[in-house]
Amino acid sequence: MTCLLKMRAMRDQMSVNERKLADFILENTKLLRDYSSQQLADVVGVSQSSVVKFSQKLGYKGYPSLKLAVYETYAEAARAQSGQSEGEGHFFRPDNPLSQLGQKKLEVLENTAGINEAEHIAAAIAAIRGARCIQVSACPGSIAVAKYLTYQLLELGCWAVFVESGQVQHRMANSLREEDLLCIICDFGGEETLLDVANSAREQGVKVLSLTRYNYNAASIHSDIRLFVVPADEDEGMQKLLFRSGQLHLVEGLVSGLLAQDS
Amino acid sequence: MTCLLKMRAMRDQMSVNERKLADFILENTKLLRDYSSQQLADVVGVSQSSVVKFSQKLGYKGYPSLKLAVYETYAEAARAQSGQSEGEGHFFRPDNPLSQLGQKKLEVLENTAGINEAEHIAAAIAAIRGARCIQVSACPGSIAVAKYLTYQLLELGCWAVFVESGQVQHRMANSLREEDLLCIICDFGGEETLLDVANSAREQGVKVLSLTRYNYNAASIHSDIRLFVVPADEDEGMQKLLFRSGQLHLVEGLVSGLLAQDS
DNA sequence: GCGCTTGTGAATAATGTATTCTCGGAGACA
DNA sequence: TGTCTCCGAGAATACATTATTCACAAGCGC
Repeated sequence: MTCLLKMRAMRDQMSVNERKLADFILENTKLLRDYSSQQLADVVGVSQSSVVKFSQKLGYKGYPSLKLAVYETYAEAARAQSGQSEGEGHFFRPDNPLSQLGQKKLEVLENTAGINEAEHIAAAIAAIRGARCIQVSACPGSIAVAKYLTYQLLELGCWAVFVESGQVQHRMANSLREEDLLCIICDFGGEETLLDVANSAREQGVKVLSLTRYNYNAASIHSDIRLFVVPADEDEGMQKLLFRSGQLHLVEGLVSGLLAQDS
Repeated sequence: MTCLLKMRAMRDQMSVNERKLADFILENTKLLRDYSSQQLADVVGVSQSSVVKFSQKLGYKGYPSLKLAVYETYAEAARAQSGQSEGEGHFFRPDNPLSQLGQKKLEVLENTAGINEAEHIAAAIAAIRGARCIQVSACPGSIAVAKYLTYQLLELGCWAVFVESGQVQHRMANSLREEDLLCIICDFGGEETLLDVANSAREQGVKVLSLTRYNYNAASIHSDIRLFVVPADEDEGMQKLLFRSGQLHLVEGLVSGLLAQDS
């Protein structure tokens, strides 16, 4: 707070140029983010050195300090707005294993929601709806998720098939056509087969939708539409479990989108 | 969010120096404020250019951009924490369908966590671990969940089988023994077959674990261990979807319990 | 071993920031 | 009015930080 406040307080005792600067910053606080001292000087119509001197007069070491201070003001304001609301609000009952799990899942779901753009979800939904046949393939760790997705798609009237064997995967992928969709689901490792399948599918002009680990996942770069899950920071078993939760969240997101379209 | 998240997500795919940088930043986020690229480099023990390259690899124009992004993360996190001090705190970004879905799921998960006693969860886990063979049966709406559960159990080394057909379900159930477990999963209707199966299984002294709708569900009263999901208040399609989310949460709870036992 | 990619840091170019210095106008005073 | 002084302003410049280039070394497939 102090920072912008100070400016307003000292406004009367400032020289012309200083006031111009103060006013501009107060008016366009967030613009400051992308301005260097020179740019700010140009916009306001003063010299770069005046900007620096202004910063120093307000008690900062230089322009960057002022900039940061203005930023902190923002953060602080937001935090203040928050009030108390500490205590995590959700999942009281720490004795209950479902609550503990829920807490961890919550983080994963938030991250998953944060990392996937709405338009990509929409694209995935459109691709599913537009596909004649859908082949679902998964790495070993994601087979359960693949099965889940496949059955849900069937329930929605999509021609979806999940193939477990690598050989049959190839065979099937070869019979895919342009109107079809390949959906690959992958978490940690074991994706070599998937890559081959994805590549040969793409060569035939088949669309590929991937549901993989963020970010640079080998499987994802061979896809047209990429959805991601961010791994949680846990020991191996739990990490995989939570990762599947994230994948399921994506799947549910797709299903709910398809449902919405239907009605 | 995205910024620190990205780092965590990409951690595995980073080189040694990059990981050192990522870890340091994640650990000492706020220290970054006063560090120039050179200082950060010195502290972490890499060259200044590596810091810059690291920033660029994460998608920023340069080190200052990264710094600002980290700052913004802070502000956003603070704002997120605030919420409306209600359950609204999470999943800001109302434009994102995954966030909307997440918000609804959150409620279901909380309810699910609230309604199931820890001891019942523990009992279910013990029953699964103690069983020689596990038959999974489901009503039509919960087949996907049943498949998911079954595969997870297989991954954990349990002899689990999911049977879809009613006739085969009976046949299988008849060959269950006292040491075995029947797990029935059910949501809305279509549970007649399940009841028969559960009854005949119990007559043979087989334990029955149910995962049904709260509260007075026909299937649950024929069970030894009862786990519940509370339906959400939504239109039909969404309600079923969310119900499955709750079921999956129970499944995950069981799996994480089994995992914990193993290690 | 040979070429290739990849990650690293030293050197350096480019950009951004702080300081110095000079200029010109406003006021004080003879 | 002349001129002295003070003060704010900007040009020039010194300094710092950041970005890029380049060269080298380790790992890897052939």
